[in-house]
Amino acid sequence: MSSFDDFDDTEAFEQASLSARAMAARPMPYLDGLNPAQREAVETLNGPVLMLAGAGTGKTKALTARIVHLLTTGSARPNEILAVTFTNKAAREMKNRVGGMLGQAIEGVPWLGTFHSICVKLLRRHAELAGLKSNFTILDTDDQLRLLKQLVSAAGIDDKRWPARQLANIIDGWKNRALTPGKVPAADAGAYNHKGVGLYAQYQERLRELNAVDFGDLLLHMVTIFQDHPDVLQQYQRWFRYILVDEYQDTNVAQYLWLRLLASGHRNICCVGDDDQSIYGWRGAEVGNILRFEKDFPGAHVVRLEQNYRSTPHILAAASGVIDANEGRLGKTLWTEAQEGEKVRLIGHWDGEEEARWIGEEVESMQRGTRGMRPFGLDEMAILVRASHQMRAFEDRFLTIGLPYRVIGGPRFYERMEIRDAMAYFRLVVSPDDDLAFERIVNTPKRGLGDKAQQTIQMTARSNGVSLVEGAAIAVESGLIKGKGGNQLRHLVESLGRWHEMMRGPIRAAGDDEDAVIDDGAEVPRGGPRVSHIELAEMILDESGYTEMWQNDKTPEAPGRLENLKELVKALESFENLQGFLEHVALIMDNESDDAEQKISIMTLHAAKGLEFPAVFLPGWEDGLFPSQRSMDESGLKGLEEERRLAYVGITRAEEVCTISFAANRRVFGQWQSALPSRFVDELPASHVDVLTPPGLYGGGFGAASGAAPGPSEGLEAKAAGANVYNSPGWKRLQARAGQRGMSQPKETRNTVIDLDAVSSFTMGERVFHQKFGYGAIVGIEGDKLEIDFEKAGVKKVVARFVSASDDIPF
DNA sequence: GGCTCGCACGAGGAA
DNA sequence: CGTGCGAGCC
Repeated sequence: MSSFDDFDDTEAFEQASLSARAMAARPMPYLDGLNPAQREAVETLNGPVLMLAGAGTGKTKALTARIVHLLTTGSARPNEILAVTFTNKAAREMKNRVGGMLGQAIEGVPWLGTFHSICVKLLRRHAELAGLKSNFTILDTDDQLRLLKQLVSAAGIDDKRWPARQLANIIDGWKNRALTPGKVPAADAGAYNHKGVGLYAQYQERLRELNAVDFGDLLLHMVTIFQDHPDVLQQYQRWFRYILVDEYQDTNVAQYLWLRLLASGHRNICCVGDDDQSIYGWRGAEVGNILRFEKDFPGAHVVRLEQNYRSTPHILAAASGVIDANEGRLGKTLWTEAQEGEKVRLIGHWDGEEEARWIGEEVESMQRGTRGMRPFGLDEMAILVRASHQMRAFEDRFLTIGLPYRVIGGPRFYERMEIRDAMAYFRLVVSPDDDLAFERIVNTPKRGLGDKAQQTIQMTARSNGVSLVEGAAIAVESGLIKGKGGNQLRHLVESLGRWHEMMRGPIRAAGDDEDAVIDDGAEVPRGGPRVSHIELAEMILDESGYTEMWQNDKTPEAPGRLENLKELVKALESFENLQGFLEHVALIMDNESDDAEQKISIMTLHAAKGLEFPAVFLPGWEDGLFPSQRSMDESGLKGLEEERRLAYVGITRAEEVCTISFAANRRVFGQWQSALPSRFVDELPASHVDVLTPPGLYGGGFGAASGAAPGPSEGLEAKAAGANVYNSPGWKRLQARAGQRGMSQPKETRNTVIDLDAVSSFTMGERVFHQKFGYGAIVGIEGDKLEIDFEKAGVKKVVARFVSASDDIPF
């Protein structure tokens, strides 16, 4: 019996039918839509292949066609194919497309998933070789950090001078390079005040005790196992006869070694990537891996995909112009048959707030069709920023004008406090010896169990050699923890036990094999009301007092958190039990909201990789912000080149319209600071750029009347600085061009549409609630805009439809 | 033990 | 300007 068959639950492969062999003689319609280069990449099945795929050149299409081709020609059975991606989204898309292209069901499932998800599967099969049990837990960054903090303080290190966060980064770095504590090179011995390596060893030991791994371990353990157990490696070399890797330029050393070990026998490995889109150096990715491919795999077949199906010639030319400044590229020349279209648009602003205001207005204009362009829907537009803190300006502005937006990849759903708390409860119910989960929730909600009580629990558990839950039980029984806290702790321990029993209780599906141990759960009521895992989850959240805690919380976030908890419970529906859910969540961290309303997307450039939009805004192109000063300080030219690739990624996300902007002044840490336009602005080829000169910036009074520009004195100061801003050669050049063509068209004036319902439903002084700003009182009404004095956020103007009457009576 | 206040420090990106 | 943490008070 092969356990490969249960590897994935994708619907596309669910109905088993024809064998691969039976399809061998079938037609291959999927080849018809391919251009010659793609076709070459698809049909070269044996030996190493490097597919250099520029942005928008149809690499996913080629990759999926290759999988289909392997199956159709009978070269491989599904489970002999290993296809690795970086994100779950990419994996999902590939699965769907393979399913669609195949047009018929196949027997078995390819190993298609992220590095991490595949490694989890492998590691669970061989856990004992890493000193683990196969039901190990996967810690996320938060757990990891808490564990490290404990070790750091136990070692008597001043975590002010040596933050645990820093140690976490160092350890991650070692793991990315596939270095176990014993293999850390002497050159790194000084790391973290000469204690880094020792703490790393302790950390690994502690993880083993907890039967846990962190993200880095998933690969590190597998590489170590492959290296130390040739028999295991050979087994997988035989199984995975064809290997495909997406985004190869993003692989780190550990991933590279893992792939090379697996491929070293048959060498049937096809790596797809684009050195120009390598933007993850900071988390250990080595561009060198892709640059070195032909050396690593002599005789490799290199295919370049250069025909772009996404962007207009102007956009491609602008992107090429920027990326040309990088050294040591493999080199590709993108071309397209698309129509000329708009030039890349460039605009400077006085400050960051004006930039947000302009983009807001431009988005609204573009919805209606402006400057001779077709109308764009909100779903067709995106704002891509360098750093997530840039998002706030847009969120604030869009909330004010009532422009619907969605933030992609913000704080992820499963990283939110309330979700992590709830998950900790679930984890504890599933595995009562999950000490980290226990620590997280012993005193959440407040149970009067502070440091002292928690220390007592730790001591008791340690001296009895048991888990924290059991330690807590002993501590209560032996009277070490008394009073209110003691009672509450007893109640918690009892509840955990009760939930645990309910979970193991009879949840039977039709025809399941019942070798479960009913007998040792004596008080489980047989034949009593059956409790589904969903009901159980609700029960846990209710009886623990966790839901109540947020119901009593009056902060503006509380309602949202309760919403999230509801969503969490809803998410359980697609799983059979809590265990399955927890396993899934540890690795799937994406936050897809599938609401139907049209919204403009806001995300970081990193999050935008692999996506495309008809219209893209790229704000904040200022030296220091983009390219990021920190990146340049830390990694010098290498860092700058990575930033430049990021710029390239940004521009190439655009299909039809790309708008780049920068601001002369920006608030940073609450202080106004002036900045020069990004050097990347100078690198944009002038003939493909259209400079939109805002009338307000150079002598006009536009915009002076509105909103919160810097005060007069700050303004003057900034203006003086601003004079330099436009002295850079590139800017002068661009401005001269703008002059020749005449100033751009004056901004159109618009009347705000007044929503009568909204106007009538609020009165002065009324207490209201706003999703983002919380509670406040109305101090002004103006059309559909309300001026509200928020308790936490101060006075803001907000669109009425984002405000609801508060039923909460103050005092 | 919990809460509030004030201070110091900090914003790069993520499975 | 925001958060996170420690001190000091209830």
